[in-house]
Amino acid sequence: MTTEEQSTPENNILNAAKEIFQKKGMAASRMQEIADEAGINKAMLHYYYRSKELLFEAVFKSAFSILAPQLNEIMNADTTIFEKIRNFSSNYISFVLKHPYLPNFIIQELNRNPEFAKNLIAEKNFPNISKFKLQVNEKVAEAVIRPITAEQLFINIMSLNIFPFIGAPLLKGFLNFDDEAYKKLMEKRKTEVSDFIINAIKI
Amino acid sequence: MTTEEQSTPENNILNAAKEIFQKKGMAASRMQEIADEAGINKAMLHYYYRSKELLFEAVFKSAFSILAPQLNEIMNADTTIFEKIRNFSSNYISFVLKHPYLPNFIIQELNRNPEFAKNLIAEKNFPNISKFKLQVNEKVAEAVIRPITAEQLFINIMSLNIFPFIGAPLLKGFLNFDDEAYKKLMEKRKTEVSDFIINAIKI
DNA sequence: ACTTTTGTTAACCATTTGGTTAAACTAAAT
DNA sequence: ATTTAGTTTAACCAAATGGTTAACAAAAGT
Repeated sequence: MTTEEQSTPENNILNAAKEIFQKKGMAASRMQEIADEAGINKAMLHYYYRSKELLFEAVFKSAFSILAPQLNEIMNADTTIFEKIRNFSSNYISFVLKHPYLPNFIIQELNRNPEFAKNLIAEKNFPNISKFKLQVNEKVAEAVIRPITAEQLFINIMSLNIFPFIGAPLLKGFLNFDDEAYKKLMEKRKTEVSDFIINAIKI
Repeated sequence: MTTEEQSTPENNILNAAKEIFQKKGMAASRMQEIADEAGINKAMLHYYYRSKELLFEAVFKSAFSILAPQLNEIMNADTTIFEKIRNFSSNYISFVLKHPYLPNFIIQELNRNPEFAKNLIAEKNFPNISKFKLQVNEKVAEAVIRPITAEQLFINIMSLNIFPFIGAPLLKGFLNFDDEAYKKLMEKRKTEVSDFIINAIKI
């Protein structure tokens, strides 16, 4: 039983707002455009979500709540670091190929409004990397992997997985790749990224 | 003799516009705010740069033209791949610590308007990685480094260097780091990133 | 049946925003 | 001294935009 999405007006609006906000960002999005996308009157937006700000917050939280549990689950699973790296890379890339605007949206809006981050941390289900930290330290101590702090390794994993999507237009330019070629490259990364990371740390 | 920046009205405006545009992005920036920042009347903006769009383009090109030659120079220098990786990582991180809003700005606006990328590629001084490609293929053939395409390696280098800045608010949240602690982490990365990459590819 | 609550719409409103204009000011050229 | 070209300003304008309102329709209580 997957979490079915009901077709309530709230959901229709939220989906339309996601579409627009994630593509254009808060500032460039127009309430009218969201209303059109949802196939309703502009006043309805204000009826269900009082203001642009509130509608935006709903979209942002919804977006984040898709991403966060996934991260959390992988990082706290009962698996080795190597498996975590493999699972994360493979899952994340698949996930983003389905939600292409999401990472950029989150990063962009978090940069625009850093206090957002603080609110999110307080939330339940906020990704927690303490288990991962313990594992890394342990394996470093056992000399299974090269000395590295868990934080640096975590940043590296995130960078290698997320940036290729966020920086796609830039990278496509540098590499002189069209959409098709770039997508193929991303597919390959599902395994290549984890190989790269594991090679970097394994002794 | 460093390229001195003269205090012409055009330059004052451009600097003010950089400040605002890079911090807030095109859509969220207001002409009035830029005028205030430049200490002039709003009409002056339109006198020197006819429209918001044109002023924005000037800012964007200016921003890109700071970043591009640096990339280009490193990638086409007469150095080994390992030196290129070391130079790029060290230089880039130093550079961004000085221009903190720049990478996010470029990425954000390139995502908003992918045609921009096409315009840029046509420009002289657009980073060219053909030399780097040859080097990578050669070293793979010589079995000095593990098999990897130059494109994937390039993406990895870019990701590991750029993402930690763009994703800073997110990563700070995950790691529960304050600005101070995060900056220290970035400093360490100047060398750690290249070690990581080189470990990943060196046989 | 009727009253109340909830949902929906079109018209409207105030403010913001990018952009214009015409007049005033400045300083060099004639 | 007067013209002329460039520079600067205040006032103005039209369009866009987030948000409201009042009237209406449909359910839901009673």
